[in-house]
Amino acid sequence: MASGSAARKPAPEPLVVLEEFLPYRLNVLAGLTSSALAQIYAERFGLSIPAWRVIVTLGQYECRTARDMAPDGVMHKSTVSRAVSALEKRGLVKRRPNLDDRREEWLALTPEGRAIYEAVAPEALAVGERLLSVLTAQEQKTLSALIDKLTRQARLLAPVEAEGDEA
Amino acid sequence: MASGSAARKPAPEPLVVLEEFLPYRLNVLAGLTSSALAQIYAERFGLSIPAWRVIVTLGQYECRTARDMAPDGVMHKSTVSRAVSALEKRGLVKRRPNLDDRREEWLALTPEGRAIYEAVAPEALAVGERLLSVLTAQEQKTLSALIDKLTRQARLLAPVEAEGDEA
DNA sequence: TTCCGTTCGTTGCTGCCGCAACCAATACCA
DNA sequence: TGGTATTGGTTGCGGCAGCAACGAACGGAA
Repeated sequence: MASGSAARKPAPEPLVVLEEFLPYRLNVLAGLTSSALAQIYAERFGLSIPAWRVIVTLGQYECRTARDMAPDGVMHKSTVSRAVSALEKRGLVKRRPNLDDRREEWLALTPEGRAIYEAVAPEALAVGERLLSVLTAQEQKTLSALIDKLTRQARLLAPVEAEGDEA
Repeated sequence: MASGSAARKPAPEPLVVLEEFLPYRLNVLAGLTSSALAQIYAERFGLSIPAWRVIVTLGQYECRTARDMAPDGVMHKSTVSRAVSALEKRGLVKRRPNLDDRREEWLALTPEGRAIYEAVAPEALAVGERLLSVLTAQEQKTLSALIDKLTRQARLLAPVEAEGDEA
């Protein structure tokens, strides 16, 4: 790699060094892990990331759609809607009207859906484990706490669509 | 928020709890910070994230395009290419042929480009600071080290386009 | 020199996401 | 009761990213 050492003039005054900028680094890391996982979801099971999230959520609970799929506003309504209808079309998810509130519908995994869930989940977990394997148990705890703190803070900084304000 | 407590049946056996799954949490965090930043880039300066990255990189150095913009394979070639031509069209970046290797071109910020750089950079940094403000100095160091470890590991797990293999 | 393999960069195509507008059903309030 | 605001969910539209195929230029070997 003895190439192009002349490429980088230090430049007047680097205000921002991208490689040290936290949001950038978070994006890079998240992107790498996402694509590692997406490869499994997509190539082997034909699932998009939103679809994967829907399946996992329905694997934990048997809740209803949208709001429940994206409790905090991650994933847009439309994203969830499309993921669900794709899954329904493939017969992995079944809709059932909620008679108490006919605006919403109950969603559940079909047997086929659950089969896929049980096939994908361990692999996804394995990737997560392999990722975390470079950290000690203590470091993992620390990381978890730091992520939580940052996420809380980020949620304050991001507008999150400003739901339900009037002023 | 006393709504829908009946929504969540515990379900047979939750193999994966999404809210505890590291890749998911990283994605959420990265997404939140990205959109906080993107708002600044986009609304106030009409920059996409790739465009911002190009500008920042050219603000540090005065290097050439593609490979230099995405040293590690973050950002696809095509993404960089389009970002650059958009910036050129707006007169924020100038191309200059490299006579030593006419496949590539030297890129540099125009005065207008640098002006935008100097306007955006502090705001972006401020967002980064506000994010990190919930962490102590020690925690910031720890976080940085953890991110590095994980990123290294993630790069091993991700295919990264498998450049230059033959078998 | 000529030929082949490789690298830098661009562009057409496709799919996905977010926005916003919209429909349907419910909640709130006089 | 009726009217308005709110919420759950769908869909059309525009933009952007990734893939892959291509063109242009370089490097090495005969």
